[in-house]
Amino acid sequence: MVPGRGVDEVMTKAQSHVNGVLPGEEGLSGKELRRQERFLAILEAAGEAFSTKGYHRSTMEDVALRAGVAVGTVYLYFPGKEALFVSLLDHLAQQLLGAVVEARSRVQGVLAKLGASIAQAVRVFAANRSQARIVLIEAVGASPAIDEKLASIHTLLAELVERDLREAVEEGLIPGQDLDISSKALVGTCYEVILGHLRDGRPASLEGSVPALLDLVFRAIGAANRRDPQ
Amino acid sequence: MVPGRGVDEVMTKAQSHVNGVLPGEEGLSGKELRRQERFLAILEAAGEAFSTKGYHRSTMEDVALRAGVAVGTVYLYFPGKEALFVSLLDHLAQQLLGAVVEARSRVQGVLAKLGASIAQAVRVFAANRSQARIVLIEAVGASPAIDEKLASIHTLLAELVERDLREAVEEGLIPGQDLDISSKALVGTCYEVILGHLRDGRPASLEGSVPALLDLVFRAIGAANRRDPQ
Amino acid sequence: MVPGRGVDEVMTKAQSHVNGVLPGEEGLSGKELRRQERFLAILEAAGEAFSTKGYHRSTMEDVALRAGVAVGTVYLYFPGKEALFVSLLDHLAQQLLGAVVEARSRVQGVLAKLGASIAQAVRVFAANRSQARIVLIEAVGASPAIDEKLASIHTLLAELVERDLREAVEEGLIPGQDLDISSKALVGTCYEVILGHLRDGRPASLEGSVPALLDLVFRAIGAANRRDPQ
Amino acid sequence: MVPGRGVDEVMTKAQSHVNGVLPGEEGLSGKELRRQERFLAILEAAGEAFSTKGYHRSTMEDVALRAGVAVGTVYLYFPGKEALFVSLLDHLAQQLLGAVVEARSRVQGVLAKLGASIAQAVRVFAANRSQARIVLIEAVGASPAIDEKLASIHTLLAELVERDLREAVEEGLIPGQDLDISSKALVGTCYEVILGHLRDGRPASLEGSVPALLDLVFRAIGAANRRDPQ
DNA sequence: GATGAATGAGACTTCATTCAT
DNA sequence: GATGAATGAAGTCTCATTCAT
Repeated sequence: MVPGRGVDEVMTKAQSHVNGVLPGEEGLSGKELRRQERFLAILEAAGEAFSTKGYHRSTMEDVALRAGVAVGTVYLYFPGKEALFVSLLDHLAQQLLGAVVEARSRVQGVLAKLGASIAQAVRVFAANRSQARIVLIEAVGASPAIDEKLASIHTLLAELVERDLREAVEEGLIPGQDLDISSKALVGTCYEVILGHLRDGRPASLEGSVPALLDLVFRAIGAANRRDPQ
Repeated sequence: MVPGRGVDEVMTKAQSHVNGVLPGEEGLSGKELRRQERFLAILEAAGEAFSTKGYHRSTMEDVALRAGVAVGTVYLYFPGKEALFVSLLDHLAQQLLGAVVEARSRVQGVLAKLGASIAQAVRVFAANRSQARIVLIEAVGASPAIDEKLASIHTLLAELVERDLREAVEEGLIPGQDLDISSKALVGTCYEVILGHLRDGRPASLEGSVPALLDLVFRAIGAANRRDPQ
Repeated sequence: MVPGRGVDEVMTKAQSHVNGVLPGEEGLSGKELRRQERFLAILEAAGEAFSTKGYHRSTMEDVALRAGVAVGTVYLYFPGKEALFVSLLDHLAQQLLGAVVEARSRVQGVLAKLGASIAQAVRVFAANRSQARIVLIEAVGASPAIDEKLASIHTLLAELVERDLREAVEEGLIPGQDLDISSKALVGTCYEVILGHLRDGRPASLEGSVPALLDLVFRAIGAANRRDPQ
Repeated sequence: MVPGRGVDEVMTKAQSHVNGVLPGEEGLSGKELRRQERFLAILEAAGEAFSTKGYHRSTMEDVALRAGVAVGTVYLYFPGKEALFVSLLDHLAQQLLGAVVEARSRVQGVLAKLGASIAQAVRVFAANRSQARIVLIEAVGASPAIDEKLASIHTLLAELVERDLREAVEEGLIPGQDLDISSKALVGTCYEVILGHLRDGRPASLEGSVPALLDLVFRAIGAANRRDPQ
């Protein structure tokens, strides 16, 4: 049995399916390269704007100015404001998943991988408050389409956690439990901890909370001892 | 020592201080009664509108129509759209706190009270999806002022949980732990579970999840056995 | 020949015709007296409001509050905001004319009466900046009906001046001239001098300007010497 | 000594400083030219609307329709309705000053220049009743910001007159006098004469009044004989 | 007569999106 | 492809006026 395979396959798949906005980076002609750059510049500009002023209070001109392009140009890359935000969410979800996959690959054992995932997710958001704001605050309730995207990200994360948990149960590492509840609890816990961090504005404090967070999480799912989960 | 006293005092205070929008219900003259009724009608209309179409997609006309009054009338009761939403949040927070206080009064022991609080909170939202949508989705990121109000509600809830936890630790019912993290975890867990329920649309399923949710929560905080927590 | 008679007859007529808003003050029953008082209270409140915030920026509620009555009550005394302003202008014109008539009665000779009129008009406005603001600034361009009223006041004043001038010409006190121009010049001169005073905000300076103003005016109409105009 | 220099320097300065809305007309690229045209079209449309319906009764849509553009376009050129009016006043003041400067350049001697200024100012307004309405009626009391602009125009005109008068006094052409009063009297006289013209609606009559007006003005300031003022 | 809550038409302004250059 | 001027629909809020109490 290859511990952790299940999740990682899904994540890799998830990562590449997202929506084709990032068509890989090899073999680009000059033109495609320029397009790629602009695409990312606009996406980042949108990230800045949305995280600073919020989705509804940001205008397409805000985004264009930050990206150093004209308003019309934004529409050459994205069909509209809503789609731009959806793409931005995709982009951020990608980055998050990428970092998590990488973190998982460095440890062995389902529970270690789960812990690494959680720790990494928290760290990513701790390191980038704008991203956190966008995903946790600005995207929520912004529009039906955006909500849907956000829900799909939440669902994806919960499913990944659930998969790890299922594997852990199968391996006898944790007791049987309502996996749906447990996975949501883990996601929601991370959500709220990061949110608290965003609100207080205490700078690096989140990093320090990671051990306590992991302790709590492992206790919650019934893992004997997180310090030696393997 | 009177278990649970600390929290309940705070909650009652919180409840009554909120912001004076509901000046009590006894001894109202005809006019004051009419005003009270209209106030609530508009608040409920706002609840309907905001939960259905979202804050930014609802117009003051939507609210007025649902309340059966003219647009100008809404402005006789609330200074503006944002203030209307803030009042609505206050109102909903009040209701939630009231239900929780009541539920707590029916059981003995800190952990039982904590469990009753969580169960009740989840049930309130399960019974009223609109309220849940407003508080958990539509209010998030709606505007700086609304965000602030929402944050104050989150903080209040987390503090209440933290107070129970502290008491439980002091009484030796649960081991020492990072109470900040634990309280946030509990709030976030409820948040995500309710959110999942909102998204799926499975009607009464949330009720059924309460036992599993409580099991998980008590495990997370290290309570020996939730069925007999004292 | 009775110098000055012509004008004074007209003024007295003008005063009583204005528009019947002040139905005399003798023989009022208690009810009529109360009505009279409220009428004046509202008129004065309107004067305060309009001179402070301007016609368009004053609301009927502003007026009602200052008058110490309810909004609806204002409508019991005046058919609407515009009519209220028109009545206010009438009222102020009345006061001005009354003061002028009184000043004229104290001197002999057309030119002396003309000089006394001008001096008195300037003094009235100097003493009451609000009145000046209303007549010279806030009423201008406020609405077609108000404009018309204002024009009628201007015309009345110009006609009165013209009548004095005509008499002076007939009496050989001043040379023949375009009386229409001369009378307008006199009115406009007063207008601008008072306006300058309103703008600068120099308190009592206007009083001091009266002699220079009269000198200029008498020079303008060709009177030999204002100090001994007869 | 170069008679009239003082005033003309000031006027030219005043003219060019006004507020940069008309950035000169030479060397415009196609785009700048188009912008300039639109700017003027909107300004003229505003002039039409404001002079016809008054400031408060004109809507931005009125202005846009008359200019043949969309409402939003107006906001590309002016930050708001009030600023639009202020710009319009600037524009009209510019035109007036330009015409006056030109008229002054055609005669020699302070008093001749003063007379030419007055005559030209009256003629400009006589030829363009809309402009006159805007400056003399609609702008008055329209809003604090507009009032301020209007006051600055009044002050500018009075100062220019005062400068001429001072020069005339220095040259011994007129006797010493209260120059502040005299200059205001001249401005006010013109004001009222033009206003009377606006109200009667007698078409070309104003032109005919100019000689009588000048006679009066020169008499007022004590100039020996206006037909040969030098 | 007096009140003031209710009305609803209407204004200003914003901003996502389009399209001629 | 890129630009950014132009568009115009839509939203919030104000306030003169009415009318039930």
